Amino acid sequence: MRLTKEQAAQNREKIIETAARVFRERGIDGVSVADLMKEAGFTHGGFYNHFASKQELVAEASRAAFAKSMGALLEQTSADKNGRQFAKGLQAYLSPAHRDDCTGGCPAAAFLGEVSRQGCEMQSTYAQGIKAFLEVYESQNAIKCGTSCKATAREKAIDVLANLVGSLLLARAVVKADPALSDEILAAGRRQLPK
Amino acid sequence: MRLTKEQAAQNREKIIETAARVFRERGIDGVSVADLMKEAGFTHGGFYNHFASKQELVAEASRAAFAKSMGALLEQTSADKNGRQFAKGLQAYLSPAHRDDCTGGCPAAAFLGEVSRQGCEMQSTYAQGIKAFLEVYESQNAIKCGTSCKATAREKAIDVLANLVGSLLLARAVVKADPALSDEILAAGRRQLPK
DNA sequence: TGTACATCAGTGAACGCGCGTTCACTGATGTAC
DNA sequence: TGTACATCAGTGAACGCGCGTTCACTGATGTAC
Repeated sequence: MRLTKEQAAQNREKIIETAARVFRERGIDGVSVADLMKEAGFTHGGFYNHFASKQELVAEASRAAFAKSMGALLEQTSADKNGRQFAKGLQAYLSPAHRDDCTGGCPAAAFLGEVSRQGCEMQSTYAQGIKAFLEVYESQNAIKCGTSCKATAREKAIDVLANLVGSLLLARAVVKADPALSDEILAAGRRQLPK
Repeated sequence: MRLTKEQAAQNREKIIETAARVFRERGIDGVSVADLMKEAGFTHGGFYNHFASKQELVAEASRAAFAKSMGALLEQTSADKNGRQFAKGLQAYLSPAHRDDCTGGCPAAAFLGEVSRQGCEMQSTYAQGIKAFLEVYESQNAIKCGTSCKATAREKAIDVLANLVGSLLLARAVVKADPALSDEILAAGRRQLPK
């Protein structure tokens, strides 16, 4: 049953992509290696041909999730002269749709509660993901502010990030017990976003 | 070995208090029933004399954690005519000390990542805890704003809460991989708080 | 008040289960000659 | 180019372990008479 090198590499990517999706959806501890491999279309035994441990996959999967999100963000901002598209993206972040769909959602939000109990490789991936977002946001904001207010642009970026993940996770946390409160939290967060 | 009713009730409280502490510190899934009972000074077998399941204890423990936090908050605000003490409390929330000590820390922050995967009883305890905080904050803010701006006082309360939990959790998430970034996040969050 | 019995909190061994991980095996691919 | 053998991705049974939970047992407490 030996496969082409190419095929094997493709299968590895398939596992990582599946993990990036289901880890966000059901949590890292909420998905077993066997579950994951089944969802990717394999039996569980082959897992260790690709990864030394579950922890190694966690690191790869979070890297992939951040890379994909960052790619989408950069694509959006590059074709965006006046920051209009970027502002729309921020509004969409705090939409009921993003709240209800964790699968393809923001990895910074999805992993926020678990990251401190994961390995240090994933922790550093997470920190780098946060940093990358802040830098994109700063450069985007510089269009409006000019170069003079670099310190405050940075601070503004952090404020927006905290508002985004805080509002989204609070909204997700209470949505089953109190949907009205959940919507209210999202609306309040949206109104606080830069126009 | 049968104990006094009183003693048995005390032991039950001991288990709940211990759970409220260690669940916040190491996460709900990170603490087994055996670990917990040992930490409370018992053997694990007796657990089911007090609770029908771990999930039932989770509900009790989160209730206790929220009640204690709310009690401390109310005590602080009742003896606080000009809101000075309350503002100081907010600053302390985003201090490195609170970041580094999850044990007695804010339950809304500690359980934020896990609540959506817990039972519905705990989810409703969580939502009620959030609501209670918002109401205290609103009434506290009314001192400054007057009664005319009720809608905006509510919105302001939500904004502050999202900023608090968002900044605290982001700071906790990156503190091992990038302590400087962690401090920066806390400082930015603090500067955004009402004076 | 004293006696006899039921109750029940705590103990620690044991249960079934699912987890991460390992293993012997298969058979097509890659490689050396 | 053709042949012989080593490699290795995938399979599915199995391992050891820790989990939540159950159980028989103990013995002091609570209760009925």
